[in-house]
Amino acid sequence: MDREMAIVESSNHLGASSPATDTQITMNPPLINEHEVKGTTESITGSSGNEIPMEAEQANSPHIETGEELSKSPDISVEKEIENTITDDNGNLKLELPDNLDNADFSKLLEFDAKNDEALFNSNELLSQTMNTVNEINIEGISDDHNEEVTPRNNISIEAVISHDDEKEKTQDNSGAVKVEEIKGFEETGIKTAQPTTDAIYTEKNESPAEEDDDDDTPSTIIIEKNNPLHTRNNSITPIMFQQHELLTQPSQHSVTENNSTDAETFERKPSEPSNESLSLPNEQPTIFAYARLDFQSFTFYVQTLHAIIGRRSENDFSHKVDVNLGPSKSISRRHAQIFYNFGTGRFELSIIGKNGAFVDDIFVEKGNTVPLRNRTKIQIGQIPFQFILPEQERNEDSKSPENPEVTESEIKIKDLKKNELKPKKKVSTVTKPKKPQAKAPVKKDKKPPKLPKKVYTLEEIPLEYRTKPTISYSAMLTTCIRKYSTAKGMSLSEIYAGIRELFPYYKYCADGWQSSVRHNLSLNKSFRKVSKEGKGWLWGLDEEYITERERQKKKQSEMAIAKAHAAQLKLEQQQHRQQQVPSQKGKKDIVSQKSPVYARKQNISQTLAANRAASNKKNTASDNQRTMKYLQEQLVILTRDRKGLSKQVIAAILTQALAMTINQVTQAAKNKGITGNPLTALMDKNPQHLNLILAAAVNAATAKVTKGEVKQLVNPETTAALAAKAQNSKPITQPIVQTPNVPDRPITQSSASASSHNINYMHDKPPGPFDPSSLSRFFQPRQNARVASPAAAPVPVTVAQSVDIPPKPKPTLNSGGESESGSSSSTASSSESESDSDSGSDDGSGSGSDASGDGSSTSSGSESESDSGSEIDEKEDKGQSEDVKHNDTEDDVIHNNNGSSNGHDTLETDEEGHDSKRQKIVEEIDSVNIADEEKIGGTDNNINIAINSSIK
DNA sequence: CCGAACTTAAACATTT
DNA sequence: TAAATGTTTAAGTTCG
Repeated sequence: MDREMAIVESSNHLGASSPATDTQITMNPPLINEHEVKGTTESITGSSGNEIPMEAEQANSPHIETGEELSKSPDISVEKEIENTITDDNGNLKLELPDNLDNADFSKLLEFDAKNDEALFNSNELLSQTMNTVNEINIEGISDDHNEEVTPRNNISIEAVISHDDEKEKTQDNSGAVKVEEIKGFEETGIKTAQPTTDAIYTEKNESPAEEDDDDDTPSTIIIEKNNPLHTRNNSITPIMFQQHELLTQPSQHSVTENNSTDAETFERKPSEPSNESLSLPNEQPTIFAYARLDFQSFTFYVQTLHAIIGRRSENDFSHKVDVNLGPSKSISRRHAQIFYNFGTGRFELSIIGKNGAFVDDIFVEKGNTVPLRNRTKIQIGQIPFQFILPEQERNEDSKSPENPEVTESEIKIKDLKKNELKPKKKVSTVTKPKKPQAKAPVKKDKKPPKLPKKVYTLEEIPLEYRTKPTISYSAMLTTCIRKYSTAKGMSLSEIYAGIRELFPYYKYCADGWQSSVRHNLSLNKSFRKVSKEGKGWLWGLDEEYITERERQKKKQSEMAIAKAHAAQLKLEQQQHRQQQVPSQKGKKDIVSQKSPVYARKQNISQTLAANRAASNKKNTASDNQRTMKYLQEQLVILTRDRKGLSKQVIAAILTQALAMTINQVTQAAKNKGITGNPLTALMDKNPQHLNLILAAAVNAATAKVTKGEVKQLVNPETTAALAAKAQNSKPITQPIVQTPNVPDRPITQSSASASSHNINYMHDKPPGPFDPSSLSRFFQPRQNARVASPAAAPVPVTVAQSVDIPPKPKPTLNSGGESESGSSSSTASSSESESDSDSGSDDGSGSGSDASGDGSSTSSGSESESDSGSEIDEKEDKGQSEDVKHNDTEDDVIHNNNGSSNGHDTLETDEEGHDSKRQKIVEEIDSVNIADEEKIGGTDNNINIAINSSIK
């Protein structure tokens, strides 16, 4: 346990990553990718010497290390790494590599990890033994403080910085300053690793530690991965993996692969190591993820972190962390040199901290100097020579894909087999940590390493932020993933997995099983389609049309929901206002106030309305409705002449809501009273003043609602009264207004219609201008005919009766509505039914989930078809809106312009049609609102109703 | 309480 | 043959 823990911790603060890293040693050139950075962070593989110090000064050493290391250029990077990966406080470790390596290709590595955890650990142990110092520090810091996984990234970063302070004196100063300057000079030689300029990169990283996964880079990386599994990571600093064999090839005997190993022990051991090897690791040659490798005569140290300290371990002094223990020679300073990755220069560099300096490529480098490390750079500290080996370069030469460990291996490989075996075993003993890591043994050797069972992360190993499952649905997740990472050809399943892991690191750490859900969604959800076939499987893409449609539906639903909510509030407000404004009705109010009966009525009301609508439709009462609507619009416009600084949009929204409220209330009241016919028309004809009062109240209520209370009263009751008087006289006038049929009112319509965000956006698009009432008239005409305005007399009574009788259930109502509609359907679906239908349709569609039932299909076609013309229209409108809205929508991903392909539905209507459709939509929305209101209308309405009734009567 | 949406499993088929 | 990939079905969960 200890070992494991230690190792893990030491390597990874976060823990999660560590295991992987442990197992696999890949040497990466420091790529800058965020991913890598994240994952990789610096775990210094070797560091693990761990066990020893676990407790102690973790903070110091680790911090220092990281800080120092990175500090120069990398500070940020360090932070990032820390953040991203699982850094620990120490900041050292994070062997997160595996995380990054999501791809199948990487899977090997991962597998290896799992399998070889032991091996790795063993190696670590070896190292630790040899290199106690380093690990100790790390471990200490980790073990003690961290205990667990996550120290907040910030902390880590901070720590790192602090650490610098602590120990840094030496390291930092020298390395830091020197590096930058010197490095530049050396850059050429430096490891180019093809990484992008570090600065930008790491800054980014730093900025978004948490975001690591999300980083934009990832996508590219992922994509790259497709082509080159490893490649993806290349950008980043992810450690490259290579098999230990490779290492073996090199000089000496078995290098101790270990990352962890430290100390003289390592040296000492070497000889022994072989024996260890004999013990053998788990079979294969474990691949080891590492950024670089230090080949000593008797052992090999894998640089698995971005910063490693080379020196003489002081057993007494744990304050000094030593990743690579060069033995007891006094000629070697406890902190003699440090190898770190300079993000600025994109290469590893060596800073000489020890007073005695060192030889680099046979050139003496004094204390305080930093030199770039190239592949094969020879270094001699004291009497100990070793060589710095970059996996990457090796690979790069080949241009190997990341996966091809072989390539890299070719160069590197060689030795290890033995080593691997050796190390792992040892580690095994040490490490027990992973719960399930059992897998071992896979043979990775040459070909395909058998998959290793996925590593099981302990809670501690998982960064806090990645411990909880994202709330996003699979469909949304897949959509996002594909949008972000997919190429024109689509994404393979494995790529999708990788993309998801990148986007949602939770899936890096969680148990398998989600992949099944992913596949399930890809297959069943119509949002996804097979683009082309590649290899074993398909490349998946998005069905933007379907998605767009779905989005619309969702939006619509949400809007409707919002509208309903608003309507409900407005009603309440209205009632209040009315009570206040209409003192005369007080007595009635009291009566009205009885709210008890509300609900029963609601449904009835809705039904009634539906019936009315249907009836109206049937009877061609449109004229009355239109007339009434015109009147209402006109009055509303008049009432709101004084806009009080409110924008068109706001006014439009207010008018829309006010109209809806008025209609609803009046209708409901009429129903309640058993008034047959078209209550609005009747009221308009018989008692316009009263109607105006209602309108005024509705406007104020709507105003308060729309402005969120900023403006509580847009209309002066007195004025209203006056208007009412006029209204009576002017009734005829209304028509004229109405006449202006369509004008490009979209904005208004939209605004009026939904008054929701979409509309708003849309509104913005429009040029500011005087509010055009005509727009309202337009809307109202069509829609109301269908809905609200049930022509006065005729059907009403029946409807009312129905409404009353009909059992209350919203959905049933739908049915009822459908029934009623059956009759009315002819006119426009806009009726309540249409709403209901649309809703249902939307639901289906929204059911993005179409997953299971294949709703998707139904949704797209079905919903539309079912939804009646109205729904179709809505959709169309939605598209239009979607375009408009797009920008605004936070969900860029989700929203798509349907530019390219339009659904049949969409296609049906042309632009103009689209406008019409929009109008209709709006109308529908309004209707929906009305309906909603209707449904919701409760006792409050009664008051109004009473008033209305009285007035009417 | 119901149903839709979504998740999770599992069985099975297909492909490489 | 083993894995990966796809498809389908079913059961469970959540939410409105």
